[in-house]
Amino acid sequence: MSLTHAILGLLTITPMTGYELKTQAFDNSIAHFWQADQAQIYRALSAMAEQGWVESRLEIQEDRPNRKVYYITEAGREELHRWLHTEQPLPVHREPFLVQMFFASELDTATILNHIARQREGHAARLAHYESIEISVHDDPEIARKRSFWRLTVEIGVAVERAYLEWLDRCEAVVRELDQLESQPHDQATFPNTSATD
Amino acid sequence: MSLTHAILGLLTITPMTGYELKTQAFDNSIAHFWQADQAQIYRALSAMAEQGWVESRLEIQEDRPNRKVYYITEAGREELHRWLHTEQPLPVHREPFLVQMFFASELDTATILNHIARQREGHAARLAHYESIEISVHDDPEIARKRSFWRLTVEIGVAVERAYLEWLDRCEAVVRELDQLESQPHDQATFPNTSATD
DNA sequence: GTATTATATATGTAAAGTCATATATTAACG
DNA sequence: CGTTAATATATGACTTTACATATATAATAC
Repeated sequence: MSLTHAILGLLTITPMTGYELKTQAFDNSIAHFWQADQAQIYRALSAMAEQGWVESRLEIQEDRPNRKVYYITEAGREELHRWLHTEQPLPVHREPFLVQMFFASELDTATILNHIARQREGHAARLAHYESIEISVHDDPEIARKRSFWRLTVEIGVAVERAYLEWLDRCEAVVRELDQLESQPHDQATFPNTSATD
Repeated sequence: MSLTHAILGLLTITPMTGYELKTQAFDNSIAHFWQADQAQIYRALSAMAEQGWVESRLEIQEDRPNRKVYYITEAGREELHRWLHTEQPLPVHREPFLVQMFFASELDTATILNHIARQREGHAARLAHYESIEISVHDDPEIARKRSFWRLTVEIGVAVERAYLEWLDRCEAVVRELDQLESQPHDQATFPNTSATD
């Protein structure tokens, strides 16, 4: 399971609590390629501790709730490396909005344009977020190497979001064009069409 | 649930069996934005029949196993339209390979390059598949309208795959560059760097 | 002749992900 | 002064997805 291995990887950077994994790592650093909810993270940590891949130390705090800081173990590092060497399948893609677009002929123009506008907002926000991530260069070649890979993962996020924004613009244009065609008399479409196959 | 609504939509095109939904619709027409396995489709159809959104008629065949053809009902159409009007969240993205890239500093160059090459093959195959989908124009304006939307869903698939291929090329270049830097003496990286923030 | 592929439906089970809620304390907001 | 947000962990219940397997027949491949 990649969630487990994402956590193992994150704990190689620094020991963390479940809360920090959620708020700092999953919701920020790696949100563009792996999302996990809080319940999942805590349960994964428990399972990983049972496996011996992580260990936790309870840090007592007076003013705030106690922290359970998780550390990766040697067995955890081994498992991470084993997994990093395995070949991973392409991501499965399930996008409800594309289901809607596929059947959008059932909808009126205004509704479709509204859906497109909402998606546009979401993708624009994602793009802005990815573009705001600045991964500075570093003198230490090991740290620099690490950051090169981090930067690459952000770059694909940016590229995909840009592709979506361009495509959504095109969607809008196509929908407006279809709308105009409909308001014209239908018999305008009867000129011969040689490229039609059926 | 979008799977249910994808099926409802597909059944508006033509009545189908679970087998046809799987082999023709999910594995071909809409594979680039919604994947479902056979077990899921059959169980969804059962649930939808109980809901009254679809009805089935058993077609007896002598030479082949009997077919259970599903038809969308009026209630199913209503549910489809209700759902088509709802706003859908952006797709969640979980990509195991990007987890590997994020932690790829733990891997040797050869392994990373191999992973990149495998992903490249997969994305190239997807792109080739999407580009092979030809949605011809049509005289009937209603059919033409439908196909415009189908075409749009293919276009985003093509755009995303192209973005991935470009990015994978860039990944390869970056990895090779890092590899060359490592084989050089480390003290070459000690010249002052004013853009580093930490 | 035997094995595999295609057609066709179905269930058992497990893994993964989502949603709601519980607990407990402090800080900030209006 | 009361409510909300932030910090911090945890569980119950459910939905969704994945994987394996069972059944049955015909056609095709080797």
